[in-house]
Amino acid sequence: MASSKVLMVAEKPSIALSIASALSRGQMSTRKGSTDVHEFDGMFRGFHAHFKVTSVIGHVFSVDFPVTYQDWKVTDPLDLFYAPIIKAESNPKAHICRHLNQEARGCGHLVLWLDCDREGENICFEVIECTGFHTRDASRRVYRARFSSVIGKDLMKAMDNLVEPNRDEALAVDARQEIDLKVGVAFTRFQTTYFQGKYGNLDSRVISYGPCQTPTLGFCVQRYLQITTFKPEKFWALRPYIIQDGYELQLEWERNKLFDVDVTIMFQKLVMEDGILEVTEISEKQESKSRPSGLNTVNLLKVASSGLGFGPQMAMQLAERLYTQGFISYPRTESTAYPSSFDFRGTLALLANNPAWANDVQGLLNNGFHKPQSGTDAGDHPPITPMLSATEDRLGKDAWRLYQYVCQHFMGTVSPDCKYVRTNVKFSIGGEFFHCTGQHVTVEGFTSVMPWLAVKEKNLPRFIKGEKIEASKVELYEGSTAPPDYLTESELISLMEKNGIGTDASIPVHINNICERNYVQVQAGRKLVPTSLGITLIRGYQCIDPDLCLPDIRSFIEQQIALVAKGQMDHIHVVLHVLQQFKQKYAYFVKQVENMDALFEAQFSPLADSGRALSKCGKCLRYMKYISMQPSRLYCGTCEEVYYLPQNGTIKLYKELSCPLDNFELLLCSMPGPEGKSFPLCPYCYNSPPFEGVDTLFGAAKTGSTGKLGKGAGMPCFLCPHPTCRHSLISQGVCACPECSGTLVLDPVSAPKWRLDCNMCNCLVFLPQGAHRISTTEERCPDCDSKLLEVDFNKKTTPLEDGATLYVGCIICDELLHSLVEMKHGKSFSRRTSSRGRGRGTGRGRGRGSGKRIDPKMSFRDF
DNA sequence: GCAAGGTC
Repeated sequence: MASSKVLMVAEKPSIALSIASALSRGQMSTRKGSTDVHEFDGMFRGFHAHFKVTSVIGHVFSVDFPVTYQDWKVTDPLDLFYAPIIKAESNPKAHICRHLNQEARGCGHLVLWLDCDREGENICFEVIECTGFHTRDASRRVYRARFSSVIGKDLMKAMDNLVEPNRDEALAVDARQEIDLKVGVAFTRFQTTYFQGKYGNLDSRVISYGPCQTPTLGFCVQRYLQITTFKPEKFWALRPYIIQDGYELQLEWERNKLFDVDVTIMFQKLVMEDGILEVTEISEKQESKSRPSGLNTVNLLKVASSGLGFGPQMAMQLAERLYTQGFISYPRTESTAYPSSFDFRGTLALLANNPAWANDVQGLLNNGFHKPQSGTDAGDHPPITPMLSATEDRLGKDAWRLYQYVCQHFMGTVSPDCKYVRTNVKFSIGGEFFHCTGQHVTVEGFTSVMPWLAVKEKNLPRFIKGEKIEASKVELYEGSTAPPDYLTESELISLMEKNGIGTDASIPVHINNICERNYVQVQAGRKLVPTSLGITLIRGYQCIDPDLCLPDIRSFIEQQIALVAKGQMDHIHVVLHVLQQFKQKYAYFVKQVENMDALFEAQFSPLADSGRALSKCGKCLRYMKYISMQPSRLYCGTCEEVYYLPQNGTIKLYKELSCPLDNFELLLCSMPGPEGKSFPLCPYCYNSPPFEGVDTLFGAAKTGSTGKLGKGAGMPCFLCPHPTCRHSLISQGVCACPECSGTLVLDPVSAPKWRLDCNMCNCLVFLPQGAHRISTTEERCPDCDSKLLEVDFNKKTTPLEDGATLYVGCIICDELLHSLVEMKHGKSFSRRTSSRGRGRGTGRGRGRGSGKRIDPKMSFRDF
């Protein structure tokens, strides 16, 4: 018999709370966890049961490639199309999977309260995976609740009508994830590597491609091209003027405009010869402007951009905050229709005490508010409405302006339509027809709370049919057709919505992406002006494969996965089929990329002409150029190699030291900010693929416990590729730091590769690599008074054998001061080879009487 | 360093 414990899981904490509150009628206890767990007792399918309601935070997992496919240098993007993919926790720190697993223990039933859309269905199966339930296990049943609002009544109804989760819909999402990942990453890696390896002033961290972001950019560039290719044409129009009731009035020509000046002049002659206008018709028409329907995300974003000047990203951040603080309802919704149970009176009442619109609200409450427009119900969340009364002081200026709009829009939806009378007066003169129109508002309706939508009053003088009026003048207007303006953000949002690019939650992300990657810039009036990079990219796709930047690419994917969702096609086959097509497109793109490159060549500077000489390449020993424009990197013109550097750091030469592993000159990278650390860096090591056995150290580097170590991804230490190496440790406190004279200590993690770490200024000093043992002596350097180091190059273990090579020198001055030490019968004899006191360069490094000699020019760096 | 989709 199944346990009578029931676990219920929602998509976000707020929904879990609503469900628990409604089903327990407030009689519940709440426990903290990765997400809150609400518990109560009640009836489940006719039995007494203990309920636990908790939630995930969106998707539990996201897809990625395995580690072996992560290295851009090693993996051919073409291989990504048929590479395996892995699902990993989206937010490992939140431990959602562990949380669900723990809560599911001892539960006999799992009820899935994920949002009722495809993504929600997919998350259902993520939850099933975490909880260890199985859809086919009769003893531990899995149920799906289908609900369209979190009102008690609807939730009860869903509880009484539990169904099974829909695997086809979930698989459709799996298909989309895999296709988006593979296509996006393959194209992005290829074009980033290709173009950044050739040009120095693209000024973007990455040259990305995506089936949503690229068509989004396409819209902006399309408008740009319309503007630049626009050929203005001259046109002419007749504009007669009359004076009526003391007002001068310009009349509009029925022919609007003509593109032939001679013909227009001919009409002008006819009109002027006549000189008298006759009123031929006066018509009045009742017009109506509809109140808005409920506010959904896309419309909020459009108004925020065009009316409030907030970009979509910012608007969503503000809305999110208003939502979590309880001022507005959930801000991500497609629906514009209110649920039938919506409490309009209650919502109006909470706005009534706000002086900003108290009169309007009172009017609505007293005179009866209108039923809103029907709108569309996408079955997700109700439209965005106010939930609490607020003041500007409480919210802050920006959040208040957005909140104010949500309130005004809500009031607008329950206000009357705006009514006005349009008057049209027609005139004839010399066989030509003209008119003028006037507008008079009879019912302000919703425009009183949304004044920016008000119909403009336009008064006309009184006319009588048949009346004859003299034309005061007949102007020959000369105009010129003008190109459209740049696309506004608001227009772009409409285009994206219309073409099914992105969702309410992801539209702001895509727009942000194309701005952040320097494909477009937002200019005054939130107009989107493509940069030369954005234009060149789109023109490039257009000349190789226009499909790549057209919105149809998204609809194609959507239409294919819809077949999976409907159970008409097998998910594996659809993925393979779609990837096959994209792989072909990819291969063709790679083959034809030179055509696109021709456009880049005309627009950007080659790497060889970019940047300034900074440090020497370890391969050809020539200077490489430092390109400070993002992504910052070094370029060796001789080897034609690019070496990426940490982004955001300032880079300079590091004491002309070279990396002992590869001979590349070391750089000092200083991270910004007061806490920003400086660390030396070898450009070659930094760009090398990870080595085997790095796991433990990789973990340490990632958690920051060895903060100064190399780049995060797979390279725990830029000088220490062999973390399993177990060289003996040097004693601490060896010598003065060359930067600040502080004490140098050995970083235990870097020990195997012989680095000293200054605990005062955070710099690192490199010691001879390849040594078996390094230790301090009691002797001090005659120049800088640091303790001298003894460096043992004997590869064998101690005790030292005969003929071992032991060097003693000063790391600070980078000189070998003693001769090698000769071992005889386990006893060492040291010989002095250098005396700095005798003058530089004389007799330095010259061993006496003990076999090998140290080259006079030799220093620690020679190791 | 890469996509798009959830949500915070």
